[in-house]
Amino acid sequence: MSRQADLQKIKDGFVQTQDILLALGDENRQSILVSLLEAGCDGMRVGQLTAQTHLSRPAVSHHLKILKEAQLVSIRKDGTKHYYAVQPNESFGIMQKTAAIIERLVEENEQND
Amino acid sequence: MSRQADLQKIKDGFVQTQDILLALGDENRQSILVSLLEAGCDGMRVGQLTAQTHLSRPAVSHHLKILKEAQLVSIRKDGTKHYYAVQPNESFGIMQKTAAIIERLVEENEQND
DNA sequence: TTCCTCCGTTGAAACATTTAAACCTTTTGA
DNA sequence: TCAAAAGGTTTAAATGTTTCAACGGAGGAA
Repeated sequence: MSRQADLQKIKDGFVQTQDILLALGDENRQSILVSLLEAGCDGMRVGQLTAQTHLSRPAVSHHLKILKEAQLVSIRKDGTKHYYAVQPNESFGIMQKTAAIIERLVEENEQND
Repeated sequence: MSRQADLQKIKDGFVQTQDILLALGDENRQSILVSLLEAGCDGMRVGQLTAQTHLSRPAVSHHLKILKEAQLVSIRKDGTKHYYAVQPNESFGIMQKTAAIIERLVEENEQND
């Protein structure tokens, strides 16, 4: 792959992963995501997450909204109960590829010194 | 690898990559990084970056500081001239592995439904 | 219906980030 | 030595983010 094509892939990758980079750059949202991964496909409710983290209910709700907008979590509603779970998201794959290209490009830069 | 070990790896990965997730979650810093990758090992100066982005010089300087603190860029000084370049950073590798584990875990969750 | 539970939303306050103008430091070269 | 050039730093304003308290709405149970 040409250097120019690599750079374009990185640019595209950045655009496509910006939401999840932003969402995952926050410690509270990382904690919530780990809790949700532990819970598995059944998901967790806001009240449970409030108990596990040191956050208030509205704060948990706020962070879940951001994770939801980044399409990292999904909701399943059962009556008044809302179960949140981690959602498959192709951005994780793009993130891996983008990081790999950057890694390779930086190494190539170093060698061509 | 056990599920428990996977979760621990994700937690550790999050802690180790938080700085770069935060740094890369910003559009301006993404632009700067791409410009620096284009420039290669020679690096670029603040003035050149100011011309390429739509940012002011202090703003570029500010974002470079954040990228520097995340150990994504390095400086080489030649007189009063400061050349910034992208630096090899093992966090990219950790980011890839963490994303891969999350991907796999989410898929496993879906299947065990 | 009436009460209760579970959550989302709104509004305001606290806090953090981003930006630009003005200033300061260091180096270069006349 | 003096002026110019390069770029970092400080300050203050604007903006964005995060948080909590209070409210509201929807569903379930009696």
